[in-house]
Amino acid sequence: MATPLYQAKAEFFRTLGHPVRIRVLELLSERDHAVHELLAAIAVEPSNLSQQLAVLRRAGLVRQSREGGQVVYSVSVPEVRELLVVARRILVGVLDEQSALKQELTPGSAA
Amino acid sequence: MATPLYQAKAEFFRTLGHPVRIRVLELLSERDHAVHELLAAIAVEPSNLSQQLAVLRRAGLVRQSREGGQVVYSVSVPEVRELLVVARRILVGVLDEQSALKQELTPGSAA
DNA sequence: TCGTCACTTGCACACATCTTCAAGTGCAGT
DNA sequence: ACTGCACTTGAAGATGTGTGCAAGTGACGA
Repeated sequence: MATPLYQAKAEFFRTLGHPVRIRVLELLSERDHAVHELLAAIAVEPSNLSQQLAVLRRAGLVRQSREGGQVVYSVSVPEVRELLVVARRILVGVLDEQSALKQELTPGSAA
Repeated sequence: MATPLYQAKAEFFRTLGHPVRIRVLELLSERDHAVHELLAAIAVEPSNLSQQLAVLRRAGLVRQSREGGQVVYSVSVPEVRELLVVARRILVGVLDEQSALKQELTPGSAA
């Protein structure tokens, strides 16, 4: 066990820390997608998408398979969907708190 | 809403993508800790810890409060604990798969 | 076999993050 | 007021990531 668990965890979260990679995981957790489909949905250069897919592959989160002329990706760990849901919940909570705080400061409240 | 949700999500995950920050959140999700307590548990320079705490604060995940001579931190979003649990589950799954794959390749299996 | 589509890889530059040092703030005791 | 502890901040150098271009691979149809 060369890497302690908390370091593996950090690495794992870093893997998720990129907009394109998040989008890909969101799309793949709905259904499998060929690269050109992802490409149509995400608005990023092919080479860039490919790089991000490689990152996800290395992390073991997605799986690649050739089907005729195209390459199809699928999530290899179904719980990812759950993680994204929890993350959204937290995020919404945090953003709410922040905007509430902002409202507390912004208006000309002298009371 | 200048930032689309998937970008905010990516940012959020990047915030978690550091060993020290993960450790801090793990410790704080058990109970509140003063900085010197974290310092005793984590093995990192004070200034470095402070930097990482600042990152967590900016992200709205932890809260700071002065108590006498010391500064106490607490998680401001309880769901973080849940997120860490799900993350561990995924991580263990992925690592299992990877080591299984390794065993499939490593031994002198000619069959 | 040739061209084309679907992807991937290597590389180089720009940009962000991490780490540490040095200096600064705030509180408590003397 | 002064000293010391607890912590934070700023800044700089090293390191890591992201991006786009150019080139490469593989499958398919003409």
